[in-house]
Amino acid sequence: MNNSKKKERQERILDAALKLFTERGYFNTTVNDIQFASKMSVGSLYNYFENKESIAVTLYSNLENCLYEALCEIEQQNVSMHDCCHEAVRHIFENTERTPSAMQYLLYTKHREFMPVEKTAFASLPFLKMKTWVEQGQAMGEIRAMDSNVAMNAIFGSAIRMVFLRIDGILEDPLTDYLEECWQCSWRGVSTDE
Amino acid sequence: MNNSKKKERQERILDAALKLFTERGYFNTTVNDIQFASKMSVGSLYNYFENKESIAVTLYSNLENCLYEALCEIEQQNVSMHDCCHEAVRHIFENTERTPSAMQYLLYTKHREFMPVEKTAFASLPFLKMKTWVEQGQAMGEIRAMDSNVAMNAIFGSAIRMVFLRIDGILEDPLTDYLEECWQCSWRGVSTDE
DNA sequence: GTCTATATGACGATAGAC
DNA sequence: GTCTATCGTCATATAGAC
Repeated sequence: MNNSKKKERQERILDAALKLFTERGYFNTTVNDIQFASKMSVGSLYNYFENKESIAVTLYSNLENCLYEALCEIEQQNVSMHDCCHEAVRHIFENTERTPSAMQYLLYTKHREFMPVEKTAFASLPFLKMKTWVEQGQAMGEIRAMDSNVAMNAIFGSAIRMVFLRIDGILEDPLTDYLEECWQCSWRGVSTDE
Repeated sequence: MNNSKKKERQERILDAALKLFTERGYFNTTVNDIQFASKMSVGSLYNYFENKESIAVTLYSNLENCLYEALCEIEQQNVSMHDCCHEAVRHIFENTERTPSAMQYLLYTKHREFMPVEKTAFASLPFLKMKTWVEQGQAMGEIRAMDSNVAMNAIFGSAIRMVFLRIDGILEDPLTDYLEECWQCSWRGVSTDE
């Protein structure tokens, strides 16, 4: 079959699933809902994906890769670990505004409950990348010496909680409005500068 | 019927449900599982609770009240907002070690998916109480002037992420080992002291 | 490859005996 | 109040026509 058409139909399923999973949750979304939202029959859907779980897994894997690549690019364009981390937070904030469902699914959702295979979010590639930054920053003396998990959370924890607040509809203004204020608190907490 | 026996059986159901909900998630737990784990029949279970959701709601409400009361006590025994917040984090860390399921259900779970009525966690009594502390701390000049949601997350965000890390099994040592290091980062970020 | 119609099984909840 | 047995519903997944 036409390969690009195949791709297009898969995308349509994934888009519909992402929307539904984030709006109502995985368990409150039926295969029929996805089928209906993607304007496709159940039969077709099962032609493209083995089952409902496999849709969720593909979705997660795609979004995870996407974030990982963004982090790699940030890494290439910045030298100090301060800048890398800062740009990572900016990227996450901007993308939460641009594609809220994607960020919600990636950061907010409890995947383990419906993807038994999947490792915890803290063992995902993007998180590991960010952790190496923190450890490098500590080795280079930019970031105070302390347990690297603590440092990691001190730098990114409050930012991620901001994403949660935004997703839950508590923050009315776009996340990017809070970026600098939020970042300065985080960095002040771990920086070796007085 | 003997009122204390009634209470005792309800507790047994709630305990079993909490254990299962946190281990497998709400949707992966069947009423039969709860019935079996609480060594009770389905009939009895439905005698004590209207339905499965009502078990989840009662559980959440109990734990929320419990945390709220602990915060009220902390508030009474400390004067500075620094000390209140610090003790709150200590309480959360200690209780995550003491009763991990309770803290997991309270802080980590996405309640909205199975309790449509429930407000978001950020609108719960404990969170609102902590927010008033932060705002008071800002009014009194202890905490830097900034958006109160940002300040809130700067103070508690990384601590809550630490709880997540611990629940996910990433941290091997008890949370209390990380308390001071974690707190110092948070407080340095928002404090008005140089 | 795509569709409709249907099989299969599980879950929440109830009925009714004791 | 407590139990066992069962009902009704609905979701996932498949079968089979086109």
